[in-house]
Order: sequence, then structure tokens, then C-alpha cells
Amino acid sequence: MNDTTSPSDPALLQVDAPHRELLDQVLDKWSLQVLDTLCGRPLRFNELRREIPAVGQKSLTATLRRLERNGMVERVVIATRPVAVEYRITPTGDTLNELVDALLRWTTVNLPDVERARARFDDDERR
Amino acid sequence: MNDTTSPSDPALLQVDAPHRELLDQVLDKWSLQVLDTLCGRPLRFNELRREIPAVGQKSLTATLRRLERNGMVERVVIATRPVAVEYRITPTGDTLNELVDALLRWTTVNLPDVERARARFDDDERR
DNA sequence: CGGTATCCATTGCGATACTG
DNA sequence: CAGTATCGCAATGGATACCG
Repeated sequence: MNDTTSPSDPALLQVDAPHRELLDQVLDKWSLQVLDTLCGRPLRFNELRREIPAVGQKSLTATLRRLERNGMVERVVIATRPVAVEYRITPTGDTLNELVDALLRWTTVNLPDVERARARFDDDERR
Repeated sequence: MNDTTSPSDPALLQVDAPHRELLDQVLDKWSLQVLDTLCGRPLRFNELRREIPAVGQKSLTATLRRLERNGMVERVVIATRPVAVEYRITPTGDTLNELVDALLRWTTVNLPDVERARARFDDDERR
């Protein structure tokens, strides 16, 4: 109806397209939570772990490195002893986070519909 | 600055939350492309395969079933012989697709920044 | 504290063969 | 045509141990 949302070029979503690769690197399993948790206040590595209890150390490190490489978070080393490391979201990361919030709002709005659809589907499968 | 985008409740993104589970089921590797390809015109199973060459038969079937179960696409069986099956996006699926387009626009806008960030990161790693 | 290195179980997914 | 079934490999990611 409104066509402010229309690019929809399927080519950009193909697995080898750079646009798609970026989405994969930045919307993966843990990135959503890291981005959202980091939004507003910077956190240290272990603080972040506590905020996201389900993530393993290895995965969190990998996620942070990937987000840093893509310019979504900034890694700040504070040279105390032992070292402290602070992660903070970048302006670009913030714009991404707004879209993540939009996704979250979408789930909130549509979850009831979805659950009805699931119930119908599972019921039809039974017979 | 504008707070029309602010729910940002981290709990909703936790791995076990229903909101998060929905996102996972509907934004996975192949769903984005299927949704986008189906947007506008319904397609048959093999037409869809041709539109998304990289997807295997098994994965496409699984993706379509999942999307159907969540009410994002509708599966219409046309009783010819041999049978024809048509997949079409639902109104709910359409609202999701608009968000996918927003993500795509985001990558288009930010890809230059991202590539600079990557170059800087990779360069710093070298030394 | 903030990681890296290693091992190992699970999962994802393509290729292939077969069916109503 | 539109799937289902089975196999096998590669990658994901958790658990654990160790380090500057």
C-alpha cells in the first residue's frame, strides 16, 4: 500500500551477496542479545556474560570480535592490572539496534496470531 | 533521540523466550529469501527452487513447512495430476517482509561504513 | 580479568536415491 | 511434480583447561 518499503531486490538476499553476508554476521544467534544488552551502557566482558547467562565464553568472544570487525561495537582496553576491557555500541550499531527493536515489536504484536497458526497446523498434522 | 523505538527488553531476546524463538524460526538462513521471493506472486515448489538456486530440496521443504506452521506462508494444493502445490505469502508474512526490506535497506546504507571498519580491523590485526 | 587452545557432541545441510 | 528417507561430512558451539 505505501511503497516507502519496496526495494525487495531478491538478489541482495542471495547467500553470496555482501548485503546478506553482513546480515548473517550481525544478526546471528548471540549478536542480537549483545547489541541489545550493550545498548545505552557500555559493559565489561564478564558483566556481559552475566547479562546473557546462556552464552559460552568462546561464543561471546567470537560474537564480540565479529561485531567489532563490522563496526557495530567498540572494544576499549583500560590498562589497569589486571586489564579491564569495555565494550560499547557504536552509532552504526545503534541504528541496527533500532531495527532489532522493530523486529521485537513485530513479534510482540504477532505472537498471538502465530500461536493460533501453530495450533491449527499441529492439529491438522495429527489426523 | 526519538523514543518511538525503545522497548528493548533484553528478556524478550533470551534464547528461551517465545519472542526469540519466533524470530529464529522465521529469520533463519533460507526464510528471508523465501519470504522475499514469494512476496507479491505465489510460486510452485520447483519454481521457488529455481528462484533460489542455492537451496537444497530438503532445506526448502523444511523452511516452507516452518513458515507455514508459523502462519507466514500458505500452502495450496491444486489437485491436478500430477499434483501442483502453490505457496503464497500471508498478510502476516507480508508485515514481516517489510521488516526484512528495512534490514536490506539498512545494509545498503551502511555497507560502505562496514567495509571501512573491516579494513581497519584487519589491518590492525596484521601488525 | 579477559581471554586462547583443545576436545568433543550435536546439528545443519547437501547429495543421492526413491515414491505417490 | 512435490516431496520423503538415508547417508555422511563440515561447521557450530558447549565444556574444560590453561595463560598473560
